[in-house]
Amino acid sequence: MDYKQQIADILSEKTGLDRENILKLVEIPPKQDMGDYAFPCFVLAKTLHKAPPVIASEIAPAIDVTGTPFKVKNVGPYINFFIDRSALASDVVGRIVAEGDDYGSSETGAGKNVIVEYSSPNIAKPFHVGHAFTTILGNSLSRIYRKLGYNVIRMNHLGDYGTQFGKLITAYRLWGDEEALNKDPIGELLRIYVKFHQEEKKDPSLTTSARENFRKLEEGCPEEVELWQKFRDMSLVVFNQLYRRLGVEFDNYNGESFYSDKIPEIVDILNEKGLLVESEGAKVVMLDDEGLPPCIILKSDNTTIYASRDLASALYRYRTYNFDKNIYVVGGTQALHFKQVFAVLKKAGFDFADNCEHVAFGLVKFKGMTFSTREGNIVLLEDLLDEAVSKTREIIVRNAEERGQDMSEEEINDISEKLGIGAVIYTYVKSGRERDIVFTWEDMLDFNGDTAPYLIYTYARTRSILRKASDSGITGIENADLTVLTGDDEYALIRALSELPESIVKAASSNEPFMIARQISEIARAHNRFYNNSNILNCDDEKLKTARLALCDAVCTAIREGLDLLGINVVERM
RNA sequence: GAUUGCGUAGCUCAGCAGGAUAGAGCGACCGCCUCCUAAGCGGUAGGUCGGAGGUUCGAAUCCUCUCGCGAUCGCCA
Repeated sequence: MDYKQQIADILSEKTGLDRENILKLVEIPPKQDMGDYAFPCFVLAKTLHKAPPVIASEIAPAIDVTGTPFKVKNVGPYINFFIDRSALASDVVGRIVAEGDDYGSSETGAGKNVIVEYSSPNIAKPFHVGHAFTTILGNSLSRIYRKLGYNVIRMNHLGDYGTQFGKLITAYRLWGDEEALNKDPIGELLRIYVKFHQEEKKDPSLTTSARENFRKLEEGCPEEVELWQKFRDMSLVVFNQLYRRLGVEFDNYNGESFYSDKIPEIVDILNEKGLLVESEGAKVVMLDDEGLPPCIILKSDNTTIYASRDLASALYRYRTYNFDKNIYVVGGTQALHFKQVFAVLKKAGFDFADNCEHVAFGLVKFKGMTFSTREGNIVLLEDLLDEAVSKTREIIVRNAEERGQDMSEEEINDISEKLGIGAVIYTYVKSGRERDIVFTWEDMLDFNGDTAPYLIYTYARTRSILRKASDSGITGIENADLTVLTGDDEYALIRALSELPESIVKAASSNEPFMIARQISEIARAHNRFYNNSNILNCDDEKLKTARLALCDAVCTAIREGLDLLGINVVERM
């Protein structure tokens, strides 16, 4: 049973406050020696007409702790609860060893569908370090929701439509090189796209041509559609290589084009409800009463725009999946757009609008400059991954030499790849998602401190101990007497382990994977302290040794599981 | 200008349905490998939580104002 619940029961009886109220007030003290939970007595001061410290000093000694794992002590205005270390150790470590990778999972989402839209790159454009944010965040969120029992539908809403394709078709006909396209599709498409924007400044007829080509594409003209299909297919091959490398998967690649033929229905619905009005030549839905600017549904040339596509896709998704939650992992620069889309849905009477959520994230900047595809000043994600992997490789080779480890070339490559990519992923999920990431090579390639390599290192080193234990015939770890794990370092570590499930729940409710990152980071730090100050394999006391090995096993499970939720792989040695 | 987000240690960030002496990592300085992987561990230095008011027994956290930075604001996505 939950310790907090027990405390609420006890306090409810003593104070007369209801359990819900108490649960909200009970907090975790700032320091370990202050106990595990604390109840602040300020709220009782008014009703009891006594000073909080007096109240605490009266209630604390009156609490009967027989039959509970607690010790109670009043400190100033607080009633502090100390969980018996032996009980906590058996409970937490025992559970992790028994549950294994299921530790922290739950069934709260059983039978519920959650749609996570993420990555959604634009076809024909390079995948730069900015696109990595949505890809990594969405992947992590998908894993977190799945862990909590939800049925997750991962959607890659490809940017495979829009006037940009008009531009590309125009540009390709003027300057395209088929050979170059086959060799390096994205590179060639980027070249002509950048050229288009340069030339467009001098020659406005290009803009007209591009717009005309997009119109033809939308009307289904064969030549335009064929070119578009070619660009799309070639781009996807390239993207999929990157996804495979990142361990990112999707259930669905329905891009904007997929929803194109579903837009007329949305337009009709809006029309019927009298929401669609003409304004400056375009068809819009006014949102003044929401305090929002008008939402454009059809442009003055009668072509669609992204808002209309997002409306159509939301309706389609609701009909297809009857989602409990529909999450858009899209940059914060589009906050207004999503507010408008959700507001239009609501106005049209679609109550599922309330279950749609824009999960925003910050900008990725480089030396204070924003990346711009048009201007070509970007860092490709692939280049970042390669740099991280090769830097990692150097370190591994050097360490293996120093440690006298015998590693095959394949193993070195495998470890470098996992660590390097893990390091990159971790930098995206270690902070709150709405923070901008200021990109510097120095920071990105620093693998000390709070980084994935640190966490994986902690894991690998601990796995090494468990291997050695197994090799030397030590058994009974799963049945160890865990009550002996009462040292300060052990206790701090166990407490950190105990908080992992709650951090997963919080990560989901706030759509913030960093909460898990922080928790496993704290576990790793606590464990390294323990590792440094205590003997595990060299422990004289056999009983304690077995218990510590069980603790090591629990730590490995927690770190592996936590990293997995972030989309990062561990290695067994490094 | 309007809307919105942000401003916490030299740097990068936690903490913010108010609560105990504001925490990590990096960097700096000083230590720790005859011992389970030193990508590790310990210690020291470093903060008037952008500023000013207010609410409160109590404010980094809530309210108002203000300064600074970013994003967004109808036919790109």
